[in-house]
Amino acid sequence: MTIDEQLEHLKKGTVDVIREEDLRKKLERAEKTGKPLRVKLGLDPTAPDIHVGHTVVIRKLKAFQDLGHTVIFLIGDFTGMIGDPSGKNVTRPPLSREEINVNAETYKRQMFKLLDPEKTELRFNGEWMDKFGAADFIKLCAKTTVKQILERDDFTKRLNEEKPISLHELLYPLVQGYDSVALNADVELGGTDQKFNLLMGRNLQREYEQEPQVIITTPLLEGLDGVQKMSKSLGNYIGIDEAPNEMFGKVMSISDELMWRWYELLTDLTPSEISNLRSEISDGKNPRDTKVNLAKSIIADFHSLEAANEAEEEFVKRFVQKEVPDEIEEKVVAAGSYALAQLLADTGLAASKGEARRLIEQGGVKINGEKATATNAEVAVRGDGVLLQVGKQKFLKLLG
RNA sequence: GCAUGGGUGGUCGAGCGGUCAAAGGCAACGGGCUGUAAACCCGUCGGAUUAAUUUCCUACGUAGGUUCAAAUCCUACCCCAUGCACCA
Repeated sequence: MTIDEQLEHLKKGTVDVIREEDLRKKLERAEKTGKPLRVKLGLDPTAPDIHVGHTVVIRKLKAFQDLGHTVIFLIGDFTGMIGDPSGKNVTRPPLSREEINVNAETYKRQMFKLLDPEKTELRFNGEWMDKFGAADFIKLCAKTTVKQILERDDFTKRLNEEKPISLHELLYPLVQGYDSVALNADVELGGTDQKFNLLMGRNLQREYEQEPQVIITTPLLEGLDGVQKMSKSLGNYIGIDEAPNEMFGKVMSISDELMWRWYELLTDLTPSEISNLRSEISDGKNPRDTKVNLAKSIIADFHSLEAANEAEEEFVKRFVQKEVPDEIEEKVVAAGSYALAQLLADTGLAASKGEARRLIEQGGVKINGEKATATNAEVAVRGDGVLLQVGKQKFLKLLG
């Protein structure tokens, strides 16, 4: 690839590249000297489960890796004690060393579904921050001003709204920025919400007489609801450890509009390939099939192509042809007659008897495929078993 | 420490002596429509109990108290936020 092509490729799907000229220079130099760029991505160890939204930026990291650059995956074990003050949260319980280690392992495993472990440098900022003395810290603080830190949008906002800001929160950008100094980073990636922190790294590098890093931000992926960013706390996410069938179902449930966004950010299709897909649909193709391909592509990334195909088959059987799933959880109980509501509550299909009754009243319960009609129905469990179904997706087989 | 405001169900947020299991939003769940789309529509949404919205229990920071009756009033305590503590 020529430098121009590389730039184009790296820019795809990003929001900011600051500055593009610097990136070009760095790429040119790397090519000339054969010395790869050091590309950093930092992650907070407080939320160890990576979801599909995080992979947008990880894919970008991979793009650098594929071009032969050194990818540095930084786990902010030290910064984790602060917790990025991303908005509302006030206190975060500090993580213990063990928890951080466990989370780091989880991260590693998940990240390496996408990245090549051989070519990835895994670092912790505790490596240098733990040795940082109070004097060093004060020197670091001296590199910026209160005004500069308060420029950060969410600080300004909270200040205006008279919401509390703890002093240590103000230090977060500083420490993150210093990581770039410690690692001598050429490029740092992050979501758009990280822009301020990334820029701080640039400034600090200058202060410590390093060549400032280029920063690249990627959009925050909208979650399943299509409105809010994907996040664990909102529950609108797909975890990359999830089973293929679940991933498939979740992808299929997103809106058609959102599908395009996901195509853009979660696949390697070029913009023109995507617009071809769009025109196929205007010509009458069922968008569902296009969505199926998206689902398969995502599953193939995190599992395998076979898994993707199996998930599709299962999906077709279960929802298009409305068959009962192949594998159903089974439970053995004593043969006999049971009150349906009690049974649902006991087996966990309903949270309580009250809920079980409601479900029955609303027509959400089936016994051997027959809709249950009476809240006080009795179910006979014998050797050959009874199939209980609640809603569209919950099945349980009871064996006598 | 002082002053002021505040702590309500999964969450946000109303209520400020009875009609409060507590408005409304969101989330969740069931049904309908469909492409398991999304959007939309209908319904449910503390637990147990009943033929029944029948009755009972638990819940509005914690502990007591006043009252026939308290999320609502009083007292103490805990927690949170904001402001003040400057001219010495």
